[in-house]
Amino acid sequence: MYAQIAVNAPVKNTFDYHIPPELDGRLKPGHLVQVAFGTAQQHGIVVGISDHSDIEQTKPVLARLDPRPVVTEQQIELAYWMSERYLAPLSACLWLMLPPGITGGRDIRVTLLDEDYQTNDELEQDLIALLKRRGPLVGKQLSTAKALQGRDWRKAVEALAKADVVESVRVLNPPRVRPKKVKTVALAIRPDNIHAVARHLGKQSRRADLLEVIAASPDDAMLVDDALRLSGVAKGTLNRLAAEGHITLHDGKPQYVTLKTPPESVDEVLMQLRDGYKYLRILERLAYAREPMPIKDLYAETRCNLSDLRKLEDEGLIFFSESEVWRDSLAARDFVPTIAPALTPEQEAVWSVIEADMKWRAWSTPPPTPPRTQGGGNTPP
DNA sequence: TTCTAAATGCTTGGGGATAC
DNA sequence: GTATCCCCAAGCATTTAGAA
Repeated sequence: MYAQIAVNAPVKNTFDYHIPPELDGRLKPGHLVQVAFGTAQQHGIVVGISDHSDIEQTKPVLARLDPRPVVTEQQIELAYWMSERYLAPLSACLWLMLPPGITGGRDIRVTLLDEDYQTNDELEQDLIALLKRRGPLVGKQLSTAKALQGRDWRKAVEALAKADVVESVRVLNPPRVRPKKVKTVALAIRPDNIHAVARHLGKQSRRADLLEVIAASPDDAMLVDDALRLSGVAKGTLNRLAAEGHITLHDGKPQYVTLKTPPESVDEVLMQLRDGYKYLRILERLAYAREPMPIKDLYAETRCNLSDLRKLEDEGLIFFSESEVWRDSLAARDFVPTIAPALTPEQEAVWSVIEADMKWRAWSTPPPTPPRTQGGGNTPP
């Protein structure tokens, strides 16, 4: 199978490339591909698939750069029309429809072949040492490398390539554009479990630990020693909890403690002591959202911050993810159709001539149809 | 297409407040 | 007195918009 490809170069024609086995059945019109073009590599857009080519020796398509077509068949058709109508190269018409960053530009990749090569040139020595240390590097990396300190490394590469010390290959950079993604956060537990975990939300509180132990006691009264042992807190914490009116201490030996807070209010008191309402609000908001929520929106609505969310993540209550967002710069705009202003008599006279001519051309000239590859294809230069 | 400035978000560290 | 938490500012990286 063969692909007709419009390469990203100022040339008029499309070129035939054969489709290698690994891409067989995976290429269709609109796909962005990488191909060999002349002595370098180039980006191209598949504009047609055919089972034959008039070219005797075709080069292979090197790679499919995006699984999704970057232009539709309608856009390809429009590009053909533009190319014919305005006598412009097809590739130029096609590339008008793509964002600038969809291709990453060209560069060279320099690979060290002979590690033991000796040279008196200081720049060449530095370049070899850099490649030995960091492995193959592209031109952009060489330009920013501190070891080369902004010196003209290209001459050194050229000289070393002639001596077969390094290999310099022209490569294409990956696309600079990529989908815009936002960080999102979602509930990791069932919404009806939120209130079961709510009492443990927030920071550490020994008073809360003690109150929880006393509230969990199957008996009305609990031995003070047992409460302190099970909660691991000191007597001072017990006294403070009593002074705040949450528990009652009974004199006597052994000493007993009973719950003063109504059982139905224990959760509320625990959350107060642990300062957990902030976290409860976050979980409730995420439960209401039902799906991953942009982290920025959650910040704004609950006044939380990243450390709050990380805490909930550590406890397995929420999880972070990413969502792709689509931008529509015209979404918030309201376009009201307007009526064209009336022409002056002079403008009217000129327009009537132009309009008549346009109608005559439309009637007498068949609309341009997408041309076949010139002469059935040609060989890439 | 490239450069620049502004906006935004994240991390880090310091200092103060609070709980124990 | 100590540990922990929270807030804030600074620094840095990234993104975005606009100008040339």
